[in-house]
Amino acid sequence: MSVTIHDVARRAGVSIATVSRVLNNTCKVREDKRLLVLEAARDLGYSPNPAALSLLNKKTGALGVLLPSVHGEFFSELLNTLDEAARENELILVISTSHRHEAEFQKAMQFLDKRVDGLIVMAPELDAPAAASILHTGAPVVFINTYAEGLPADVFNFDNYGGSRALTQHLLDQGHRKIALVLGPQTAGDAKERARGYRDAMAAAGIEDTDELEFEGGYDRKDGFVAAEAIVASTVRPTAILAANDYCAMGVVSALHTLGIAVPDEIAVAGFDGLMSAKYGVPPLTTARVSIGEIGARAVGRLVARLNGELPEGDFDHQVVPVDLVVRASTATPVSV
Amino acid sequence: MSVTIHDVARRAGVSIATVSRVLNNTCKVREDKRLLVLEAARDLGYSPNPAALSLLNKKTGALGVLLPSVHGEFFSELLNTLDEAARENELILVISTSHRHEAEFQKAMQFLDKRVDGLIVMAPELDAPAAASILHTGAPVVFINTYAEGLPADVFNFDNYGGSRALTQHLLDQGHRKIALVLGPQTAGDAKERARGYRDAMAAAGIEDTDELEFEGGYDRKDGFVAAEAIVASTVRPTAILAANDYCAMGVVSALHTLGIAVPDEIAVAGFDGLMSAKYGVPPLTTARVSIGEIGARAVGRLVARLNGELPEGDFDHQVVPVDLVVRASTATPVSV
DNA sequence: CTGTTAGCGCCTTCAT
DNA sequence: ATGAAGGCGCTAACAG
Repeated sequence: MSVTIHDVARRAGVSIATVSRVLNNTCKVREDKRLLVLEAARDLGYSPNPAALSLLNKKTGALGVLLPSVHGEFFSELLNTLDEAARENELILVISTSHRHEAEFQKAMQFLDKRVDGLIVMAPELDAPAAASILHTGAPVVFINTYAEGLPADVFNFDNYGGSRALTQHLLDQGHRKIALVLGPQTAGDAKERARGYRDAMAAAGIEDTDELEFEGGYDRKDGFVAAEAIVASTVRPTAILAANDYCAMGVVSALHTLGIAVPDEIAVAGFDGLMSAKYGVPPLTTARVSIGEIGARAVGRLVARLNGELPEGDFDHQVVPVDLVVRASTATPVSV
Repeated sequence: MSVTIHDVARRAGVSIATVSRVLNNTCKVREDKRLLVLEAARDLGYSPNPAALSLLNKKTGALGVLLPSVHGEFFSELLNTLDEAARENELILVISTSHRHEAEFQKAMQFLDKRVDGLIVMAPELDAPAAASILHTGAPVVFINTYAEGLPADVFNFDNYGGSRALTQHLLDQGHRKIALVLGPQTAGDAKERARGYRDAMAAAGIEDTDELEFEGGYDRKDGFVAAEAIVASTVRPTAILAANDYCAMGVVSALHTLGIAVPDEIAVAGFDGLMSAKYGVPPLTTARVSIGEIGARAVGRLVARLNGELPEGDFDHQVVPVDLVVRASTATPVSV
């Protein structure tokens, strides 16, 4: 059994109330007793029982993190950031992953709701109504990379539209006109935004109809691989491919390599996310870098502020975190016109 | 305020004890009252307060996971697995990352100890004495990929030695003799084991002295990049490079590509871990695949069994999880003798 | 079968 | 300044 406040009190020869007061600096205690208590606590290695505290304060000291399936570098970086930010605030991180559907999110949120003080939720696959329906929690929620505007929660999103538009524009500036797009999962808001950015950039360049240039894909390497095969087999002969994200782009590059098509000389390729994998790819990959660290830190900061009562109720924020265009060798060769 | 057992009792017109009995199926309750309670609980959306339960049972329903810095796919896959296994057992996962030194692990473990029922710790950088010193916890611990034999804890490791030896042997079989090794962080037990496997395989092939073939490196892409530059600049002209892990190998390949050296035609490259990144690399990377899923599932299973009292005290297990040699294009070309 | 009660460990009035 | 006592939400033993 663990050492309790009673043990400390007995050893110090005082009451538990005194121990509590000393350890929390809650009010004056005679110096000699104070020292006695401190010594006893140290000797016994006492630390208060979190469950008891939690029962009393209605605070768990924990932050919940709900994610879709966590594959790859993006998520490890996100968790790293969140963990760091949480630790700075003496909060622990409780994670729950692999949620794809509204029902799974619902269940996980209900389960976590009572065990955490606040929730960080990344649910790109959920639209605003679905997100609203999972929002029946006691704990405040911050959505990340989730299109949940108008909900009673803070929402921090990457500029998926702007990043995609910038990438497309970069490709156009290189002289490309036939730019194929590998779509992300169109159930996901971020993927839809990226597609929209691409289409708007193309339209602004006078290319209104991109139907033939758009190919089904996804966020995994395999998706990019398959899409690239389809693109090559199709009648369109694009000079550039904009992939749904970096992993997808890596699959595209892998397929092109297998097919003996040179990147970027025959086909330029660009990704999205700015992973380290993109930097060290062969060839290094042009991409739009999202600042995972920044969005994570903002989310935790916001949650902590709300928990501390520093934010007025009903004051919800909706921020767009900018992304950076990073040009590398995979799009380095301009098209000879 | 949250709905408590009293609310349910009042609404159902029974005592709180009856509610508890119904909800836990702990003993017989008259059918009509049972239904009343069930209905009231459902209407109110009641679920017991975890903190109260925890205070009573001395169980938190949580598993703690302590990791070194979590970068990349390896960790996201591990967390995925652990989360899945935890959820099957109705446990939540509490994670704490970025621990590099004994002191950091120590602190994190003390902090988590009271909040979780069991701990999964991956601390490759810690030797057995250091691991022993952090082991002053009330909760049972399972070490993963940590060289902590002889400690009062279960230890599940990958066969780092065997995998590395198999990779080296594969390279030797391809006709390579000058096989350079990029070392992992030699403070880490797994990296030391991999180096040992390499040396033993080389020695068995009659190459006793590998000093000149070994280069400082690390587990990140940058480490591989820098090491490859050093290797190329050195007087040894290896025909193959065995990297500390897949990320390191990707850095090596990236550097060789930058230097205009063809892989595998001029230099073959192999990694370790079996990440998806290796599969989709250009060229696809030969590697030794570790089964993260298996080690994660085993760890959780062992912890759960111990928490359920199914394991005799003091019965600690030390298992080595085998790794699979995966041969791909990066080592496909035999050396012409 | 069911209601009452005693804690689990802690903080916070309320007395002293 | 300090000790005693109540109660956070819940389960388990104890009465009825």
